Amino acid sequence: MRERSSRASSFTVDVVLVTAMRNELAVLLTRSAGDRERWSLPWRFAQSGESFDAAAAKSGEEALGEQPSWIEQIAAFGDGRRHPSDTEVSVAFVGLVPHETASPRTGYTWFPMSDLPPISPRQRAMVEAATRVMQSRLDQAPIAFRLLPSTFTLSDLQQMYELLLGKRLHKASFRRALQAAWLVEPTDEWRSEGRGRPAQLFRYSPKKKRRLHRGVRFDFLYP
Amino acid sequence: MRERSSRASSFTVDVVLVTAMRNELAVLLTRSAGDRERWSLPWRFAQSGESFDAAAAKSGEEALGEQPSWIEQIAAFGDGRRHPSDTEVSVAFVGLVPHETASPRTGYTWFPMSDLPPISPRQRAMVEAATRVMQSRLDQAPIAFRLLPSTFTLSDLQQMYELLLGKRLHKASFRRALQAAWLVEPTDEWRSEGRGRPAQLFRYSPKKKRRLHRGVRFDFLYP
DNA sequence: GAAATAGTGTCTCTTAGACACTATTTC
DNA sequence: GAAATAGTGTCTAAGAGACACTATTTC
Repeated sequence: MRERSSRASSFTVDVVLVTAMRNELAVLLTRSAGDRERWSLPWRFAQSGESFDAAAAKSGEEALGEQPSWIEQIAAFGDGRRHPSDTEVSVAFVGLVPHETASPRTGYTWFPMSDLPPISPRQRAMVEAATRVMQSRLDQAPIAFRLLPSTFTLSDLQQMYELLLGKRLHKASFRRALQAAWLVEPTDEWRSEGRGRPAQLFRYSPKKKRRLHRGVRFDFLYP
Repeated sequence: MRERSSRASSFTVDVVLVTAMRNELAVLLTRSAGDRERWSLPWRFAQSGESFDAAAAKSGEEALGEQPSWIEQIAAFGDGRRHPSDTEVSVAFVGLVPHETASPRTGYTWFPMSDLPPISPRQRAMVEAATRVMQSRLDQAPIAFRLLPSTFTLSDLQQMYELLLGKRLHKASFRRALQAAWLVEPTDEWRSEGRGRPAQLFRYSPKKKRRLHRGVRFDFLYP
């Protein structure tokens, strides 16, 4: 039987914590342990006996004081690209955080995804892979909902989808599709945002077995 | 600087090689190195300086004499589940092979996915994750085409999609959608399959920039 | 009142699926 | 001819997007 005690391993678990700030996605970085001038994703050495998911969740909690609302493994990164740990392998996770509850602990800072400071090449690849994972899961998992607080307006939700998809959506169509999917229910609260008519608040509350008889889709181009 | 020479690592690269045999998916297994009574996915110890993809492709080539037509990382598996190597971590890949060219080397055997012999729990999890990855990528990557030989009939293609989706598709709709996607082109060959009218052979040949303005999809159910 | 935002009704055009048909082979 | 498979034309119903409208707020 192998040793299962808790010792440092030769690989790391990294987490790409993502939130939405002012109509753009942001990533949480901290000062790199090795070189305090450089920034880094939160990461830790894997401990034997601890699952990757647990390690990633722990990193998230350490950075934010609470666990991300959604977490998923991206991939293992083991090419020769540099990483602050100097290990050869890192397992990367993406974690989503609603911005309202996302107050980073000291030493952690949100950076807009379009304007990150220099980070190690391996972690740069993780951030890029994280955005691809989020986009590809967008219609299969409640990504947008996990970036929003527990109650939100339909305009909030639509803006989040527009941000994640990178394109404008049609308001009436968006609401029709949402209604057909039985994913949200109205609360009896309304939010007034300064000017304009107040909007009703909704909560994520997936109700029905989706019927889900769509045809085939050929949404690819590359060999 | 770390050592980058080629030495055995403390983790493995495993590959779930998949093909389609007689209307069901099949996985390639070999006798386990440790216990010749048990079966196992092809795997190898990771070598420093060699990328995961290269290691997985090499495993595939070793088993089949040629590289899989499509390969993608599934995930790193690092829970406590048992693996023939007794390492704590394995990086799993899924590789697709057209059945016509898939003649396994000695010691390797195709098993129908619905009736696998006992394999280690970690590798069992890899096989299950592989099917999920294939299904979720089905409309974003040419999964079905990579399981078919270089030329195929439209009925072949539809049957492959039906197998991967686990449901019947409408013939006319399928062909209309395929035509709109500009993914195949006809050859001047026809195949007679015994009784019935011969079918024209097509080849995968993605042509156009997809226009790709679909609306939002809420195809999920779980929180 | 104007401006801004929320929310809805209706039209049209596209498309998925149903149905039915024609076409070409083996038996 | 019957049976089997390939391939297509047409109708219909559902859905996406455009457009225009109503509703409710702040200024």
